[in-house]
Amino acid sequence: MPECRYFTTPIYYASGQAHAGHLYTTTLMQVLKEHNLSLGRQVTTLTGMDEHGEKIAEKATAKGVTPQKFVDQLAEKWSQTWKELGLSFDVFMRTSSAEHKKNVQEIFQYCYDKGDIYFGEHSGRYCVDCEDFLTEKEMDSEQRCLIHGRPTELRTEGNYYFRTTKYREQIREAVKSGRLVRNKRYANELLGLLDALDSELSISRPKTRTQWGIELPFDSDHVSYVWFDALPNYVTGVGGIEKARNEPLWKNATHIIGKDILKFHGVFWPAMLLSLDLPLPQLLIHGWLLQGGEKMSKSKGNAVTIDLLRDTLNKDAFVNGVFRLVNPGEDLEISASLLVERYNADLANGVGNLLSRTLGLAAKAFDGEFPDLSQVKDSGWSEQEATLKDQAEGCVVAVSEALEEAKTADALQSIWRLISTTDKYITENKPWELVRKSGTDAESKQAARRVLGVSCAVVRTVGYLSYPFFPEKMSDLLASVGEDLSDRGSFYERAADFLAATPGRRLSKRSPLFPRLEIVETEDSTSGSAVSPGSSALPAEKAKSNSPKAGKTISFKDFARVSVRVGLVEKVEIVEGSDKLLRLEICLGEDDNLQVFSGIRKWVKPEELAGRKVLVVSNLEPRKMRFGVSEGMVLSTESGDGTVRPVIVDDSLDVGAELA
RNA sequence: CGCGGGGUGGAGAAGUUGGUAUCUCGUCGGGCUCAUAACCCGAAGACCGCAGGUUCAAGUCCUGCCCCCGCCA
Repeated sequence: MPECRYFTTPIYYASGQAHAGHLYTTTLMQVLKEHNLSLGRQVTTLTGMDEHGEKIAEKATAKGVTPQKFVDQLAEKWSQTWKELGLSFDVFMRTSSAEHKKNVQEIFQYCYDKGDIYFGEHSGRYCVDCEDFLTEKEMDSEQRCLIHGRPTELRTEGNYYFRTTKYREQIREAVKSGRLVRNKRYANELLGLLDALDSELSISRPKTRTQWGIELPFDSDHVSYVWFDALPNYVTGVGGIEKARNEPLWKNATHIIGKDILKFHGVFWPAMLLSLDLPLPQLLIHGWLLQGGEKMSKSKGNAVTIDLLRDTLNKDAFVNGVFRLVNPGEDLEISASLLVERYNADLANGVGNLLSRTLGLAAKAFDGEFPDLSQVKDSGWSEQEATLKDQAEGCVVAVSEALEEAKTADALQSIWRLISTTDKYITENKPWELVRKSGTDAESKQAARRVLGVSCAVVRTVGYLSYPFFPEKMSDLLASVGEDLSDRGSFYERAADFLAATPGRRLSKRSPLFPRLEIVETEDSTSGSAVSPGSSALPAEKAKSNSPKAGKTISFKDFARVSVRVGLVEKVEIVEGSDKLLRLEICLGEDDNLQVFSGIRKWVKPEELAGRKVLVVSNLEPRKMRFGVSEGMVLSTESGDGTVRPVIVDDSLDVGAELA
């Protein structure tokens, strides 16, 4: 029975679009999966969707569909995205699935029976977006949520709580022993979080607040809180708690998470597992992708969506860049130019070019046959060749060891270093001269065979070693040097067998494996943000390059995506410290207010707007500005002389009415 | 305030138990011509955030200060 491994990503919250951070986590899982497959292990991977909670229900209502329908659509969209990116999983977990509901209910009951769940009352200021009560620190002077800018409401409710602190010491021990977290930096951080733990986790919501959750088995008036519902998905993935107890897969579980959710995976989840008498998994914690020093996230409006990444860059450039520049755990500041630069250096000029030059020469000299090294094995290796062979063999060990620890950067760097050495070897040994002379000179032919044979052998090794990162391209590469890829479990073994090339194997000449990329200048007219010289930032979502030019038509579909609604301007303020901006509060209906910053102060007096009805683009991506978040855009006209006037509509129109 | 991370040539990063500051990209000069304007060689460029201290010797240890990022969705 081969060894097995179980890798998971967090299940992603079903409220938005996938962005580069999600892609990073998910791709990391994929790389580790391929690495383990290369070792001959069995691997199960899980990702999925976190679909419950008040916020989801609210969004569904806003769209006029049932929550279930809403999340069904999102799940479909996300799976589609992963599919297009060539990522596949053994389990695509959805928290609204029947098997998961059953599992969560069993977990609730188990912990309840054990006495780890109790009932308590709480009252305070509540933010719907956070789905939580806020402390003073988390609100501004007007009791609005600092994160979402949304007014909070006073609530009192009875909830069930989970006794996290009961397991604090046990978790601390697991951290100290290195079992839970390998990375020392995060182990320390986790110890700090454990120390700071001062309250129990609320794990239920009364149905009066929301129905969209899993009903508690011991109280039908309450549903689960999202985290208590989400975390157990990892256990659902192996078939439930009883199955997990005996399932070797669970004992070999690794949760890949971003450092932002360390508290939930490092404190609450281990506590739940201890309550369930299940072994603790290992956490693999990665850092953030940053852009301009900020975490990429939807809420900050600087997310790089996967669509964009796919359009403007290229998956290989992303994978090579993010995994070779830093090992997971560190943060990485990325930009399009950085990723393109790395792609060109490592993939195009590195592997790709090495493959081309090697195949080109070998095809010419040996009629497309893999240069047979067995004929030259004994005929005297130069010291340089011996060194190169050692380096290649050492590289196999280095890569497999590095990936065992998820040190992607170490792995890739050692592969690319091997390529560099090989380029040097080729340059110094001038096989093109040997090939030219080999028609008349047997000795030259033999030398050419040796040089090209060794080069081909390196290419082959590199193909196997970098396969976990670039499976499609490396399948291609290995096929061009005549490898048969059927035995997936032996990739490292084969890579280690440097001279494995058998005589008569065919080489096939091919077009460039990794064509060079040119840096696409992003003409970002809408964004005033300064881009540091020489590094064009990754285009943010709003900078979608193919913005309709004058005279160019847009499809109806494009038009339909824009939601223009009638809004009542409830409040107009001059923004202190800015000479262009007005801050508007616009009502689009009951409980539906937008904060909009508009640069029209020069042409419009606040009193001209207050109380009037205007047209507002209501589904514009929120934009973080110096003075706050702007959530929409007031439609205005601009005349020839540059004067801007907002479009004020007839007072008889209903507030919130959609333009149709 | 507190906690955590960080400040190293133009950019991004390595620097283990203190002993000539390393790598990649970029720039400049040269070589080669098999290859994807590629590849190879060489050069320029760093007061290692600031100020003290320990030491024969500190980017690396100690103290103080400054600045940046994050604190959990």
